[in-house]
Amino acid sequence: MESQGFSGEQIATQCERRLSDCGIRPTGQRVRIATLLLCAPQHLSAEQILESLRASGARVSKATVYNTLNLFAERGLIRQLSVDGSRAWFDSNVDAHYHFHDTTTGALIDVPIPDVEFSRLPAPPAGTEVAGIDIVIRLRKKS
Amino acid sequence: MESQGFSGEQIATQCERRLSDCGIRPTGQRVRIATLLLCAPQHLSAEQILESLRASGARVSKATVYNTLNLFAERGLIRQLSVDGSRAWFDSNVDAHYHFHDTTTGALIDVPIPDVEFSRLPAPPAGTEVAGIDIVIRLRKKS
DNA sequence: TTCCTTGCAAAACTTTTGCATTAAA
DNA sequence: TTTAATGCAAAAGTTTTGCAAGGAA
Repeated sequence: MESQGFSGEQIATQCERRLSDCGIRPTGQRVRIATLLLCAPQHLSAEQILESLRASGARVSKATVYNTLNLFAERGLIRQLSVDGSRAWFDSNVDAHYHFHDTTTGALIDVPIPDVEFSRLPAPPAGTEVAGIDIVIRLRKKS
Repeated sequence: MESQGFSGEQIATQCERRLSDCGIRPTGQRVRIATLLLCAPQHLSAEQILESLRASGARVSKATVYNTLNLFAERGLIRQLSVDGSRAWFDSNVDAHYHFHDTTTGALIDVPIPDVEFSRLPAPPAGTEVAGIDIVIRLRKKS
């Protein structure tokens, strides 16, 4: 769960700073959730986060996980994805990018922006402008 | 709810034939749901379909609506969309196409295939192939 | 103290399932 | 008659909410 030689404690401190920068009070639970989610680009469900935190001994409620994820998403710290109807996925990579969705395994894989190029896009309807483009490339096992 | 001068009854008959062609027994409820959904390209939720049928006097259960929509989707008669996390939308247009999603009104608008052109796409990961591409262009009110 | 956050339980919502009843072939 | 579809209620899964208790400033 660590990266580039930083200790878990140092990552937690970095996360605290990121929360503060977003105007979010860095409470214990929020820092735990942020540390889990922001340590690397990844896609997690609320349930996975809850389980992971409890497995590591933390006392967290479902309500707090959802409240926190919604707060983070609102402040642009994470992104909520709708790739299958079953549940929400929270993406710690908020840079613009697209996704592969492996329909066999359920896995989500980031597709960097430069890997997709449009030579034509429709004009938005009158009175509207484009707020963003979501692309999901569905994958199946090669036959 | 009618189009091109066809009566409701004629449309229902056409729908019956389409169901039979897909190997689906054209029961009363199924024909009603198909008639509602297939009379024009549109995006409806299960709840909207249930309400609409009941408003027109039909006796239908929630279970049947869901079972029927899942059956139709499985047989390729309609397509299930995941555009917001809140619920599933059922699209009666099964030809390949993309979507505008108006985040202000919640409306879904079809984007025909020729309106989008790629000059670059990522190669699918080894062992997989592309099963389909979903694009949602999010719209907001022009500022 | 005052305000915000948390946990718990319950509620709200969407979707699925079990089972007795009904309709279709 | 035989099989499959329907309705109802209940269950299951995800997400939200109300409220009392706890923590931060």
